[in-house]
Amino acid sequence: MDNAPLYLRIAADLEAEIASGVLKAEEKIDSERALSERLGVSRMTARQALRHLIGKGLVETRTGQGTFVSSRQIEQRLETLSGFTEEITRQGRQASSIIVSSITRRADEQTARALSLPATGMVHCLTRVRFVDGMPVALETTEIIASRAPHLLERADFRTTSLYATLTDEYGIVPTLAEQTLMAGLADANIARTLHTDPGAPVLDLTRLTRDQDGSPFEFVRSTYRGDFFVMKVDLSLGARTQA
Amino acid sequence: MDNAPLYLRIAADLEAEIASGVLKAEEKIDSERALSERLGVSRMTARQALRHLIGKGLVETRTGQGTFVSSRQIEQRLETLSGFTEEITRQGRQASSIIVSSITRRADEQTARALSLPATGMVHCLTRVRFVDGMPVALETTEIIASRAPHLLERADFRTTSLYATLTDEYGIVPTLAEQTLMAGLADANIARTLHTDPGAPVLDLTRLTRDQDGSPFEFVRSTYRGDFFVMKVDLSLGARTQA
DNA sequence: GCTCTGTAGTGGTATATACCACTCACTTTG
DNA sequence: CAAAGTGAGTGGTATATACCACTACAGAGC
Repeated sequence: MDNAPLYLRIAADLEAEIASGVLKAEEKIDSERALSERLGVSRMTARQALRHLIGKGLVETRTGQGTFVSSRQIEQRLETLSGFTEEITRQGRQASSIIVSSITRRADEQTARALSLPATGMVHCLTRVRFVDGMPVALETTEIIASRAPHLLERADFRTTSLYATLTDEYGIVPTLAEQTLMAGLADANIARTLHTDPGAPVLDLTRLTRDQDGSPFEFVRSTYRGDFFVMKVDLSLGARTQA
Repeated sequence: MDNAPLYLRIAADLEAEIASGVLKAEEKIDSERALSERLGVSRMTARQALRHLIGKGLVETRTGQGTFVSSRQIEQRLETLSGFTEEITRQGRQASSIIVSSITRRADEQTARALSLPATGMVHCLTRVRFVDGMPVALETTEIIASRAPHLLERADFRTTSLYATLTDEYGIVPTLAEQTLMAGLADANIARTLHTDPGAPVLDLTRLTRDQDGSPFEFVRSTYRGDFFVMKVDLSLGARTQA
């Protein structure tokens, strides 16, 4: 966070004040002009920090009045971010995996874009087949920004060791937020062979971008799950608006 | 739109070009500098128009390369209980639907079990084909406990009227919580014909059990989405339960 | 008391300018 | 021929300035 853009550092400071309770819900924040003067930055920079917090749903603006801490942070209920192993064992099943490949290499285009890496960026690339009760159910490729976790792949045996636990303990990277997308797909020959199913069988293609405690993305995951085995469950809450 | 802010008018023009197909998916848009010069506005104004389109998910930027039209996949956010129409229009697309059938009948076994109904329980059954930009993308069957909303189906034209709005206004039923499951599947002959795709094409099968403000389930929805158009997005955080 | 009306302060919009890191195609160099 | 370097173009950030519409509030006028 030291060399992050100025507006993000300002936003982070304000976010910390909100989280710590210094700034309370519905309370008025310094105006854009007051902020810029107090911090010695231009008004546009202060404004950009506030826009960032609006995007996070932490504050809201009222023209002619000011900027206020948003009141309904509690309504931002998100789904859990837990690892494959934790989720499976919680259901009383046996989780295991085998490592298909484990290398450090240049990020491909999709990965670099997702992780906001330059085209020359290096990633640790870990491809595993996931098993539940001895049955192969998913092929998963995890890519982690190499510079964030030097020599990660030599640190532990990730057939048995939790990737997230290692990241947290050894590198201080705490998985905090993630954006996950799911789409329907069909098994190709490679997937069919790996997951012991037939080409053309339904699969769930899943991608996940994981962020650390500072909001910086560090991991990009692509998984393919057997469609006849996995069901994704989500709890929804009413977001104040509706239509059907 | 005549006296709207300049950047919104520019954004609307670009949006129209994307919608009409003049600008195609993955195609490169004028750079910020080129846009500003062509339109005779400052670069920051052109940039603000583009940021607005990014917010709608219509374009994406790649530093050092340019700004590109997003692939035309439709993103449905999974974790907010917002309606199909709202989610689509938020992305600057045209949502519509046609009614396949609209009857009140005995609940089938799966529905009765989901809604905790006796075997003789009656449900209002509304089957619709959902369209986005004139293209069929989903087949959806909504079943609502008949005794909770007498004569619901005669109350309004649900091609144009929001189902949830009617439930709230006329019957005091407020959709509050829902449990949603998602699985990969294949289009059968009927689905393929309805959604203008091929049998065996990937689809997303979705079911939802919706509860009112008292926690009582009142609605059971079964939907099938075209897998090549729809992507489901979920935001995850550390600290709850759920999934897989 | 009441309404009206400035006026100061707020966020919203718009311009102009500048520098940075990055990408990519091209040229130079060995 | 391959590797290294150059430069134009791109989005990202930051500053400074200006005017607008809107809100709240104090004070004038009735």
